[in-house]
Amino acid sequence: MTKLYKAPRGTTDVLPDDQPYWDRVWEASARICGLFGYRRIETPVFEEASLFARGVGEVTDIVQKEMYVFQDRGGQQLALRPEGTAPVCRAYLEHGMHNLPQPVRLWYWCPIFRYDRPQAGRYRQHTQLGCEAIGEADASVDAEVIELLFRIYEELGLQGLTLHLNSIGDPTCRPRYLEALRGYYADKLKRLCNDCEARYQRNPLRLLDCKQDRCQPVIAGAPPFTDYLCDACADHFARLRSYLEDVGIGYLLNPRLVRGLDYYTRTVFEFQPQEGGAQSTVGAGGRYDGLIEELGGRSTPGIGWATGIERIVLNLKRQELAVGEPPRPRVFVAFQTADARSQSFRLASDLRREGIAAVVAAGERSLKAQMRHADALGAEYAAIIGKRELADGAATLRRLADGHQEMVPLADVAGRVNQ
RNA sequence: GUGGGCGUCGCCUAGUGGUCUAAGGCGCCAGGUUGUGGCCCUGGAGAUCGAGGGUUCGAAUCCCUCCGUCCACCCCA
Repeated sequence: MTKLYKAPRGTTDVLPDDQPYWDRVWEASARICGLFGYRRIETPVFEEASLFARGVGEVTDIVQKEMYVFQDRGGQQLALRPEGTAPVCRAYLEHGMHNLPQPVRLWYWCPIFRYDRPQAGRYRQHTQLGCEAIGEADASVDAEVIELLFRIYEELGLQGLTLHLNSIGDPTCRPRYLEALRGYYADKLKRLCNDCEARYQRNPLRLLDCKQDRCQPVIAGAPPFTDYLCDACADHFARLRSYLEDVGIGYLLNPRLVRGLDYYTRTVFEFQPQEGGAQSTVGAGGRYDGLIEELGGRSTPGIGWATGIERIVLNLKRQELAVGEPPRPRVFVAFQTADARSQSFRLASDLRREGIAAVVAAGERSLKAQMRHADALGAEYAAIIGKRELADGAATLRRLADGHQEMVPLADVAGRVNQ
């Protein structure tokens, strides 16, 4: 016996029983994105690898250890999309979208690939819904995209999400802050965990969200970025908060919120559920005013977010939120003898053409077995064709809920079902 | 990539060195007479106990390696 294949590590099958959850998230997303004037874009599953190295940042974990990189037969270095923003910005540039009214409002729903260690709610192939508003720096756009994501969660009925908000400045003020942060940490290095010693050199912002107990007291005393923002960034942040208050969206100022992608400037935010472990951030995003330029375009501001569909579905299930009923046939067509077979096959076909979901018995099974099957599928009616029906050009239509049944001419079955 | 928990039929679970050529429930399939479901009854298929190696007279049960999964990190949605 040969080995059974399994889905590769970190990948998952979305089975029919799960589809109602996915349908619901898709429906809410598409509708509300449309409501906010966002239009859907699809980009390829793979891109030139260097797009991500340039866009996301050469030294980020995503690029250094999580990208699926491969060479195609023509020798090109390609990468399976590890995040959604850089490709959308590439498309913005490639298709001259700066000629459209700004900002350009886009949303997407696509698979994302990261070679990570899998956990619940974390997959090597997962699906992200995201939006990008490109071409306008005003804080109202920051508030708009946050509200958009908030409304999607609200529509889905997700409870207990907290919006964490922070500003990590821009090239004017960030160096000043990093200097202050390094200064603060300089005499505390021996109290830190090993990771943080490395962070101090490489990526001091990351010192702020270390999870180690021993680092917490040091973090607690660290200067908050908001005290070091330049006037323009401080003003932007204040206006964003004011807009959020205008539309009734509560938030938690979290001076320790930093993001792992290099392109973020000013606004960063995350939606975190109350429970569900440390890997549970369900949606996150921020402003990336330098990204388009980094990718070779003119200086163009942008902001966006991404949210993990698998994590949303996980939370929907955790909250036992009801989703739509799974689809079931209205009519199950059963037959008694082999000579009634083609008649029942035709009846099922006719019913479907009338828009009635119909399934016909397959194989050689007793009528009893067929009826069991009809019940198991949750059909509303069983249409039975036996000798008598065959002779009369009719079918016995049985309502499964109460067992009421009568013989109906074949031509009238659809009408009777729809009554 | 690091550390830890777990891994028995499709699903849930019993069994922790011999009575296990592995038990039960759900689900699946078939019957309960002669054209019919749901309840009930009966029967059946389905697991070499994640894989490989070792210890032992003997292993699902102990050890090692690998794989998978879950948790905490790294990092991220």
